[in-house]
Amino acid sequence: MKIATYNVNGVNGRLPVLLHWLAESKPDVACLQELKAPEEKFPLQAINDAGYHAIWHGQKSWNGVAILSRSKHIQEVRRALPGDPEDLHSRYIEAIVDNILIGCLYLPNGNPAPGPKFDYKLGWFKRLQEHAAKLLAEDVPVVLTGDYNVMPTEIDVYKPERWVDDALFRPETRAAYKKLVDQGWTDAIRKLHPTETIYTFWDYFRNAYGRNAGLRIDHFLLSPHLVPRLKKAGVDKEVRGWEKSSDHAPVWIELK
DNA sequence: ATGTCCTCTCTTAGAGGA
Repeated sequence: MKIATYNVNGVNGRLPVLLHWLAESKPDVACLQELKAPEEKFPLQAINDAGYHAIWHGQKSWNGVAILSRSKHIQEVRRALPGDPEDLHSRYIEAIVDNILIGCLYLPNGNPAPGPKFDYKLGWFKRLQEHAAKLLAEDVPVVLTGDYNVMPTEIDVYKPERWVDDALFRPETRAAYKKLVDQGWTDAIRKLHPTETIYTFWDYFRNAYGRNAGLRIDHFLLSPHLVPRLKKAGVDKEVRGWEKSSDHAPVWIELK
C-alpha cells in the first residue's frame, strides 16, 4: 500500500501537475494540503476521472486539505483538529482507509516569529500532540502525514544557520515536533534513510531547486503497528522540476 | 530587502500569505 502526501499550493492552479503525478506515481492514498479553494471549487470531477475517490475540507483563498483513495472506500472520521472550536482554518482531515487511520494535516507556517502567528503555530502543535496521544492510546494503525512546517534537525536544512530565527526551525518548533515524535511515533523517512540529505520543499525564490537549497518539512509519522510494515519511503523530487510545479514535492511510503 | 508563485478583489494591479 502506497500512501503519499503532497502540498499542492493551489489545487486548481496545480491540477495538470497533480493529475500527471497521480498517473505516474499511482499512490493508493494521497493526502493533499494547501488546496486554496473553497469547498465548492474542489475539482472532484477531474479527480474522479483520474480514478480517485476524495474527501476534502476547503476554505476560500487559504489552507484546505484532502484525502484521495484509488480503490478503497474513504471513511471520514473528522475534519478539524479537536481542542479549539474557534479555529476555523481548514488544516486537518482524518479518515480510515483500508483499516489505517490517516490524519492529513497542514501545520501553520508561523512566520513572522515571534508574534501571534507563531503563537498560533505552537498552540496548534499542542492540540496535535494531545490528539496524537489519544490516537496512540487507541492502539490502532495510524499515519499522521502532511506539511508540518518543521525541519526536525540540522540535516533537514540546506543552511541551518540561516534558519534559526525562522518559525520553521526555531528551537520551540523543533522541540514541539520532538515532543510529538517522542510519544512513540516513527518518522518514516528517517527510519529508512537516517543520514541522507532529503528535502521535500524548495522555495520559488533564487533558483532554490536548481541549487538544491531545500528543506525537509513534509513528514510521515507512523504508529508502532505500522513500523514493521514499512518497506520503502521516498520523495518524487523530479515533480518539483516540472512546469508550473508546487514549491513542495510529493513524499510517499510503501507499507507491506 | 529581495527574490516567486498562488489566490482574491472595490480586478487586469495590488495585497496577503507562504
